[in-house]
Amino acid sequence: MSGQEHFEAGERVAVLTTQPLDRLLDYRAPEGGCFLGAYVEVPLGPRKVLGVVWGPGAGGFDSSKLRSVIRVLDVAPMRSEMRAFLGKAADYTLTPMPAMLRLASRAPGLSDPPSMRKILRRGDRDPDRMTDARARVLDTIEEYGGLAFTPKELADMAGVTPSVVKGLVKQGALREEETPRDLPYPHLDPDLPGKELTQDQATAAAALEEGVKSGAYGTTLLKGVTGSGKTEVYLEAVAATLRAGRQALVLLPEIALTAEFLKRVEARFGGTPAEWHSGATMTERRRVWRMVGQGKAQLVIGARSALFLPFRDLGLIIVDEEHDTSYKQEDGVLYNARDMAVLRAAMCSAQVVLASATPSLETWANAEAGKYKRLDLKSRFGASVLPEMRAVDMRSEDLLPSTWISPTLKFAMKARLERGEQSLLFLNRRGFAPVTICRACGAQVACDHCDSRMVEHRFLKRLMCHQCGETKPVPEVCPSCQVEGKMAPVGPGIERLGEEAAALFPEARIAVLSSDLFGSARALKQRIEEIAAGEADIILGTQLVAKGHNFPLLTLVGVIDADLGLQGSDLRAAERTFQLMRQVAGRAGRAEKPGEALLQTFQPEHPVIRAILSGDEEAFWKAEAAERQAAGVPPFGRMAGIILSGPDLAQVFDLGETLARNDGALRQIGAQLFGPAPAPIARIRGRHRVRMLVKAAKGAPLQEAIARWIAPLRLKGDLRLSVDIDPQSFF
DNA sequence: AGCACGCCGACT
DNA sequence: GTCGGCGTGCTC
Repeated sequence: MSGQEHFEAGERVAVLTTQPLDRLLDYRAPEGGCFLGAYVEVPLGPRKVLGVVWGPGAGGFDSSKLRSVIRVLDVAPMRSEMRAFLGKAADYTLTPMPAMLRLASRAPGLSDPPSMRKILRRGDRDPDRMTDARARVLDTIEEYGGLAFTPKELADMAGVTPSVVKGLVKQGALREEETPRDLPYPHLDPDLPGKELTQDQATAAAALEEGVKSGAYGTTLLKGVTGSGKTEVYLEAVAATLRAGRQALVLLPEIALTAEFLKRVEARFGGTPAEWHSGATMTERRRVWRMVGQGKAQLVIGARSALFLPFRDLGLIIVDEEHDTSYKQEDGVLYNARDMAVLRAAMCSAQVVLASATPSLETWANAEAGKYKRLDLKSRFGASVLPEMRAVDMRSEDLLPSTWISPTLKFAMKARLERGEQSLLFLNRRGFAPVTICRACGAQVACDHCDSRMVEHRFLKRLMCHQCGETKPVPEVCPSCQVEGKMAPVGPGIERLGEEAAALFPEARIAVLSSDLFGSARALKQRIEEIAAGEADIILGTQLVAKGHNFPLLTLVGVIDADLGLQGSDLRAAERTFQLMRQVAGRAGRAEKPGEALLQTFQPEHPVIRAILSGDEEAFWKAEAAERQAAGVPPFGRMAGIILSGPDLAQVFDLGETLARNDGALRQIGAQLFGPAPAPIARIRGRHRVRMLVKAAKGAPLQEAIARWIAPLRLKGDLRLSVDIDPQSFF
C-alpha cells in the first residue's frame, strides 16, 4: 500500500461521505490529526454528515473555502482492504460509492461517544437480614464468579424482582460499577470435542481446514444432500479459523434458521457468536459492529449485509445454502452476497465455503472449470436415506373441479395418517386463491397501483397485492361489469389447500405454514418446533418449508404443482424448480423412517422432472449448462438489466428510446441491447417500469461500457434508472 | 440527500 | 404588486 497513513492537523484530506455526491470532498484534518480510513463527521453546507478519510486531499479547491473535519469518531478506522473491497464492489455493481459506504456504516450510534452502563459486583458487606430472594441473588453472583451483570439480568437470573437487587445495593452487599456498553463476545473454544464425523465428513473437513491453514484465498463448493452433515463439516473450518486467530463469518439465507443454528454453534464452541440481521436490536447491532471492528467477535452469524461488517481479520466466509435467491438483494444496492463474499475473501486472503445440496449453476460451472474446489458429501448421516420419488401424472388422475389433491396422493396420505406419521404438502403459493375472477364478464381483480393480480387471503378476509402489500375487501359487485355475486376464487393457494385437506381428513390435525400467517420469525419458529414434536398430522407449506427444517416424523412429501415454475420465460426457472424439488423431497425420511415424495405434474416427461426423479443431478446440470452456453447467457455470457421507472409511462419509454438510440458504448464491446419493454411487473406503487437488457460475451468489460453509456444521461423529474448486473431473472 | 436560489400563476 | 410552486444546482 502506498501513501500516507496519518495526516497532521490542518493538512488537506479527501473524504468520502454518505451523501450521494459523485466525488470526494477535501477538508482540513482536525485538531490532533487523523488516520487514513478514520470515520469522521464533516460539515456539508448547513449539516453535519458521516464520512471516511479516503486519502490525501486532491487540491484544486480554493483552500480559503476549505472547512475542517469536525471530529474523528470513536470507532476503528476503515481498513485499507475494506476500502478497496467497497471500491471493487461499487465498480462491479455500478453502485455509487456513497451508497457502498452507507452499506458499510449501517450501525446505530456510530457517532455516539463510547457509552457506559451500570453493572453489579459483590460488595464487601452482607445484608443485615438474609431472605430467600437475597440469598438467590448472592448465590447467582457467586456462581458466575467474576462475571458482571446489569441489574435487570441479575434479577432475571436469580428469579427475583428488581427491587430485591436494589435493596442489596443500598445495603452494600452489591456494588455498582461503570463499564463500557459494548462488551466483547464470550470466547469460543475451537478445541471442544465436536460431533463425531463420518469418514466422508472427516475427509471434507480436513480439506477445508487445509485451505484455512494456507492463509490464502480459495473458494470451495461443499455439496451434500440434505442431512449429509454439511454444517458439522464447515464448523470444523470455522474451528481451524479460530485456531489461526482469525475471524469467521457464516451467512445464512433466512433469519428463521439462526435460532436452530446458534444452538449447534454453542454446542460446538461453548459460547454464543455475534448475530447480525434485521431482527436484532439497535444495542445488539451496535455491539456487533464495534466488536467485529476490534476483533473481539470471533464468529458472526448473519444475513447477507453482514458481508459489509468491518472485520479486522476475516479468514473464512461460509455461504450456507448458497443457491438461495434471497442472497440477491433486489432493492437499493443490487448485489449478490455470494459473489461479494468471493470478492471480499479474495481481497483479504480468506477462504470461502459455498455450501448447498443443490448449488446454483454458476457455482457448479465454476467448480467444473476448476475455479472453485469441490467437495462432495455423499453418504447421508445416520440411518436415513433419500426418499423414493415418483411422478403423479395428473393427466390420468380423476379430480373434482377446484380440488388439487390427487387420489394417488390422498391414498398415500391416508396410509401415513393410519401409521401416525406426518405428510407435508408443498405449494408455493401464499393466500387462498391466486386469482379472483368475475364469472359474468371474465374480468380479474388487479391491484390499483401495480399491474399484478390481487390474491385472496381468506384469514384476512381481503384481497392482497403481493407486490406492494395493498389490500382491499373481496368485491361483491364486479368492478368491471357491475354484476353482483359473480366473483369467484380461481386456482389454489396454500390456505385453500388447507380447506381441501381438512375436508378429506376431518379427523387430522392440519398445520398451515405460510410466511404471512405468522407475526414474527419467533412465532413461526415455535410453531415449527411444535410440529416437529408431532403436533400435526398434515403440514401444508409454501417455500419456507423447503429451507432445512427437520421433521423427524415426516415420511411423505406431496408436491401439489411440480410444473409451477417450469413454465414462463424465466431462464432460471428450471434450475430453481430443480433445487426446490430436491430440497422439499429431502424433508421426508430424515430420521429412521424411509420417506416418499410424490410430484404431481402434467408433464412427467419434462427433463427437469425426469432429472429430479432419477436423482441424476450431474445430468441435469450438464443439460442446463449446454442450453445456457448455446444461448450465451450466464454463466457463459454476461447480462445486465436496466430498469427505468417514473410516474409517467410515456416519459419512461422516451428515456428508454433515447438510451437505445445512443448505444455506441455498448456496441463497442459487441454487446447487444434488448428493449425497452414493459418490465415483468410493469407498474409498482404507481410507478411505471420499463426494462432493457444488455447481453455481452463472457470476457467483455460490461460494467465499464454501461457506465460510459449512461454517464451523459441527465435524469429529470421523478425518473429513475437502476442497473442490475447478473439479474436473477431475465425476460 | 437536503437546502437554496430562481423563475412563472392566483391572491391581498 | 407578492406568496409560493418545485425545477436546477451545490455542497470541500
